[in-house]
Amino acid sequence: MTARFTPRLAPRPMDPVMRRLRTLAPLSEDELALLRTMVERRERHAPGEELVAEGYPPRRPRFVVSGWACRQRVMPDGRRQIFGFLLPGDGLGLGERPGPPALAGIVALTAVETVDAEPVMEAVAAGRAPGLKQAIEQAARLEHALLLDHVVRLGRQTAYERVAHFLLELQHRLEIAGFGDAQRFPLPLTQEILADVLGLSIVHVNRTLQQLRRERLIELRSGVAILLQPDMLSSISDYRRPALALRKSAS
Amino acid sequence: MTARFTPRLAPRPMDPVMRRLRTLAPLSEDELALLRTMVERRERHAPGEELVAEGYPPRRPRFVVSGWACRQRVMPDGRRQIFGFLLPGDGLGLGERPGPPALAGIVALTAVETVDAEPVMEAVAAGRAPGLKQAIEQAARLEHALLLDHVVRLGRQTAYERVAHFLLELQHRLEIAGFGDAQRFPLPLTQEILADVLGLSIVHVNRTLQQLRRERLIELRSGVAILLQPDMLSSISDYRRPALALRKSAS
DNA sequence: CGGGGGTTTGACGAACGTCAATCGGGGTGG
DNA sequence: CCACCCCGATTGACGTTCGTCAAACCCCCG
Repeated sequence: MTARFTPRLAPRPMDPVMRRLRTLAPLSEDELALLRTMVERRERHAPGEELVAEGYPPRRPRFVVSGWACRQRVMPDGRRQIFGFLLPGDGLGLGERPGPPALAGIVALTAVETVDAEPVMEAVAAGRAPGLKQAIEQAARLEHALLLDHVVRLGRQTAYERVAHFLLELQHRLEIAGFGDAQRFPLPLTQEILADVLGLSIVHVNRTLQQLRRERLIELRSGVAILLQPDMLSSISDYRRPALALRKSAS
Repeated sequence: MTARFTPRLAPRPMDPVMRRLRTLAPLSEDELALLRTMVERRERHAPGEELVAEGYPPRRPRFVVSGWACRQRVMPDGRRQIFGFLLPGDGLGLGERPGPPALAGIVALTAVETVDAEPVMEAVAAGRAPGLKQAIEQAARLEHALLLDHVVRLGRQTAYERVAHFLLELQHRLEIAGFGDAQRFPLPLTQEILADVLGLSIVHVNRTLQQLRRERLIELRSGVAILLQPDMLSSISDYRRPALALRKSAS
């Protein structure tokens, strides 16, 4: 919305994708060039729009280039559980090729832009993009690691620990995608959404956030989170970066 | 321990594996024969033994042929979260081939017997076992579905609902593997283990089980669970069989 | 006859949810 | 430019679920 006369100053749309994939595996110049071309087939999604409906075969594979989405399931009585977030740079539907019915819905939480990832998947399938192949495998592995962390949070951590742990996870992922720094990052979520990720009520999320603020561990202002004492938060919540979990897999 | 003079009456060790894989994909006679040969390289694990240590590259791929194990993580202060169970017929380490560090430990809960699954993985890799390839893909998919169910249980269900939901899941999985029937199945778990799966305290698991018994929904006696009113349990816990989640994937 | 692991029970407290009211800020139509 | 409005954040009061501590119990085995 500010880039009308400054296209060069606007962050290039594929940057988050490239940044993220490069942390997962080394990419060749050709592979980076391929990623840059994908900026073409872009698609816009309004907040609340369902990118993938639970129980239906997913759309073609895509990358999120801006905005936030989530994987979720809604119970018949309206209770909702969010499994995790899709941030800029993340892929969706990259796993299974033709696509069996989705196990969870994917919903845009903010305005979201995605690009078609089909060219990448073709190049990978044709053996023309070994770096991308490895990066996508690593991404799948990382997603699984995040899901396991989530289970521990929900099953064995208090509200206080859950919030701290979750904020650290977001900070880490967003920094990789090129948003924010070691302490500060965008957080465009309502407390209702936080509640549905963390398995808490809205009111209790609110109170827990207040406690963290009162103790000068975090600050929250208009969509921006600041971790005032990241290491304190880590020790409170037993947070560890998933980086160590990565390793070369099959060549 | 009873089969000393009646080897033919003892259940054949590979039965659970074959039963389960056949519900995931049609298998050829050759594939079934291959599975039967694996009965050779069997391995025994005592209760408490760590089949895979968290953070270390996993052993070679295996199938569980008898006994129960679990995937788990232990926090530094001793809190434990169990991610799910490995029942007879289930595989472990079938996904990634050389094997990056395991994201969770795998521990035997009872005496466990496993067989080496390497021959199967070789046949699959060589393109000689399309049915097994598909079955193993489906197994991975099913494991993911179970993990998502688990997240919903922990994040959005009450203790009462969690226990009901979990018992139904076990009944279903065990019946597929050839144990128990539509109402009755072996349950060789202490309440401490149940607590660590369900994200509850031992005491509260106990009270919840009592409530279910008092209401004549279940019975528990010496390692056997009986679901007296399975459909009541389903409606209480919003349980749905994951069967529908399955579909043909890439050919 | 003891022991030991697992189960059950009671009493109590802390964590978390629910209900309902209020507050606050940004957007929008006049 | 301003008043209004609406969604989300905040707060208080209260109830429930669930955890903790500690003791008793039970059963199988040695």
